[in-house]
Amino acid sequence: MNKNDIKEAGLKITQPRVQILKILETSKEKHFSAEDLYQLLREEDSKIGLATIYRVLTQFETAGLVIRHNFEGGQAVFELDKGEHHDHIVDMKNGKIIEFHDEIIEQRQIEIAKEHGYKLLDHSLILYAEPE
Amino acid sequence: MNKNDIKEAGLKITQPRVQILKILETSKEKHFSAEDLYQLLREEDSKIGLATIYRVLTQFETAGLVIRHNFEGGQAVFELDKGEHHDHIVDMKNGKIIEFHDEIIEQRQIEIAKEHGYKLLDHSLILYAEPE
DNA sequence: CTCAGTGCAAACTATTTGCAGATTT
DNA sequence: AAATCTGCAAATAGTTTGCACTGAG
Repeated sequence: MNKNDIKEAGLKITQPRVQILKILETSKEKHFSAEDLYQLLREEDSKIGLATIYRVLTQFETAGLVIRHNFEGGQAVFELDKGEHHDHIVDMKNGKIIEFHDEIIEQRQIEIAKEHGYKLLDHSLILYAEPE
Repeated sequence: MNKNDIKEAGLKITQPRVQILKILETSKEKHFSAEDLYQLLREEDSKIGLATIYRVLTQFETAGLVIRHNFEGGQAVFELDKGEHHDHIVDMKNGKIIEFHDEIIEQRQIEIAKEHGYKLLDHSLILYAEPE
């Protein structure tokens, strides 16, 4: 459960961290900007500062609990790292985000890096699309 | 030649625009941040302001002369749009940027979008890698 | 009790914008 | 001359940091 994740990250179990993690884990939405979280927490109750949210998210990212994405449009977007790697389709019409995973592309990326004399460390693939 | 490109974009042929376009066309490097261009222009001679560079790059982007990339690390990176689409490998060791194009991945992306009921508008694929 | 964590305000970075004067056509 | 463009400084947006206080262990 979530409190353990925080502890294993070497962080104290504080209210802001627990609350942020809970939202990330239990919301139907999966992708949040720092501002999104700030609003949600505000609606609930807590007066957690935006700075704290950024600090906590960065710590979570370092701990591997969370992944940071840089989609178009300024704000970074965070999601829980469930270990199952995936890429994203960004619905330009509704702003929705769809996750997908494709082995063909994954493999091809590794090969391409190798063909150029490189070892693939990470990648970012974002499809910008609109409903058909 | 470059001046024509500017005119066709519906823009006046001004010194800043010509100089910026020349750098983009003639440097061995192909990827520049606004700040990079600012420094290069500064070294040459001109006292073109950073704001102008941003304005010109945005206009060039709108005109389809230039492509803007959001790699990791804050600054947007611009490159001339030569019409030949490609993606990028970012060498995390030396900061070098390698271009590649892979039809397998290109096709797969279209299919994936379609499988999810979408029409692919654009995409961003960046491989972060280190020399083997 | 101690040290990590937090809120708030101030600082920063990348980029954009308003405006008066300079350029292009 | 008319309209567009530019430089500069000020404004924004997103994120980070310093510091005195709070709270977890």
